[in-house]
Amino acid sequence: MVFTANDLSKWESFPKGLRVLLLDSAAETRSKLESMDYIVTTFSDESEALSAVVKSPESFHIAIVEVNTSAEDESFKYLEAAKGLLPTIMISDDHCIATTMKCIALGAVEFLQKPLSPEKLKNIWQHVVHKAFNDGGASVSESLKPVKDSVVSMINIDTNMTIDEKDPAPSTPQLRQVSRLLDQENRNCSVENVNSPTEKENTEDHDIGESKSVDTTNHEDNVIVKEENGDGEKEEEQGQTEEHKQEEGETGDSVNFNKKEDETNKPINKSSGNKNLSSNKASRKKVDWTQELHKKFVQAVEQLGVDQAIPSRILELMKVDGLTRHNVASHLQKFRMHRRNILPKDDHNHRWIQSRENHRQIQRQYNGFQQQHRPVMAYPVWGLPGVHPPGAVPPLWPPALPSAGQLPPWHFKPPYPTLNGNTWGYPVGPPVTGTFFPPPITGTFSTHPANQLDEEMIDQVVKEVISKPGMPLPLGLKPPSPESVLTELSRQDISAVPSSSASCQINGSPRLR
DNA sequence: TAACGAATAT
DNA sequence: TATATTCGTT
Repeated sequence: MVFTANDLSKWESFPKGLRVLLLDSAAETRSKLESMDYIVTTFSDESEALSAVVKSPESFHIAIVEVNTSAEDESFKYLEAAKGLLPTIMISDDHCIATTMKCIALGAVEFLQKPLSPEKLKNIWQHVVHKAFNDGGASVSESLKPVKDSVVSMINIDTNMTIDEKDPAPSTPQLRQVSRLLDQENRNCSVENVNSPTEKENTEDHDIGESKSVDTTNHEDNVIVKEENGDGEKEEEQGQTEEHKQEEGETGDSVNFNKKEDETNKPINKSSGNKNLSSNKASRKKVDWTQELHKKFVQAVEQLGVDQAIPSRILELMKVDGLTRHNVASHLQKFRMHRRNILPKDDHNHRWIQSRENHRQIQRQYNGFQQQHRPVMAYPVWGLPGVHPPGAVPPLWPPALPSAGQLPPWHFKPPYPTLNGNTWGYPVGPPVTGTFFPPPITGTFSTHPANQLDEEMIDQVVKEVISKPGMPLPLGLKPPSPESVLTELSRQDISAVPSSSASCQINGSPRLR
């Protein structure tokens, strides 16, 4: 079909002049449509209308068909046959929802109840626009091209958007909004991708290899990188920094480490894509030291021995994909600091700890424990009494059981509500759940400031421990409940133990296995 | 030079 | 506060 230049240019008065195929006996409908400046062609017979549509679909933009109450099936036949050619609006006096549904199900773009009002009719053009933009991409029928062009020009004015054939624009304001947002997002993405390599170059020197290895795909234990505020990003030199730093926005992201095996629920990947992975960008990767991850960390430290535990070795043992030595070093630093808070470096405490360890080993032999696979762990228990230097402030971390939400991710959640346990101090044995937990560290321990014990007492404790290796450490702990003792004993395949020594074992070596 | 670890920055 | 980054030291 040949169109004049005028045809192909903007349809200034759109939707006036919309060509409507009307299949309705009532003259009233026609006049209403014409009053809205639509060009109406009326048919009284379905087959007639259908043949007209089939013959030259370009002659119409939209069809309005009344449901033939005396012969519904005829209407539906027409609808089915013509829906692909023209957007078809069904109209009826029938207010039955079933009729409406049937019409829509059969392909009607809308169902309007009679009587038709200008309100109802004024928006029918939307279906035409929808078809123009959503049907067949570039192969829009000739009659719809002017519609499309017209709408495109209007959208361009409003939104300054570029619309091309490959990316059909939505026809409603709402969709345009969505489209605009998507468009912006895409633009951001591409900017990011463009910048990424450059920024990488700039920052590469420090963590070569390591930072590049961050990979959040599902490896063994992998990392989900959340990106920190770009502000943290170090630019090349102090000179030209501040400019685009803000651009990063506040995507307070961090890194999560997931076990690949079973953790089906991975709520973390909020980035809805691999943006974080692929474009490591100039953002700093923040490791989320979840309980799980920290546990691995402690196990590695445990395995190496606290003195031999260095970042690189810990990293090796942890086998967590994406974790860097720097991450580990940082965490180790914190770990040590917390230990130090509990374990002042004066001789008394060293001796005390050492003696605890000795005691534990001796006790293990004594009890015939065969757990050589489990390395020795000399980490102190949080808040252990007597380990603070006189006058020292007891450790403030972790905070004295604040609301759970404030706890660190790995915060140990003991089965005993009063137990303020924490994995920082504990050796992290594999079976954390459903087995044995240290006796509730309540009462004297948690309510009395640790620094009540002075050095003299510590010395005394040390001597006592050394001299009586078989005896429990005077930790000031309450004895465990009989249940927990029995549970633990049975877990260790110890069937019968003198009742006195049972509590000694547990008391003397909480969490030490 | 790479790794460590304390200090410092974010 | 937690974690990252820097920087002097080994």
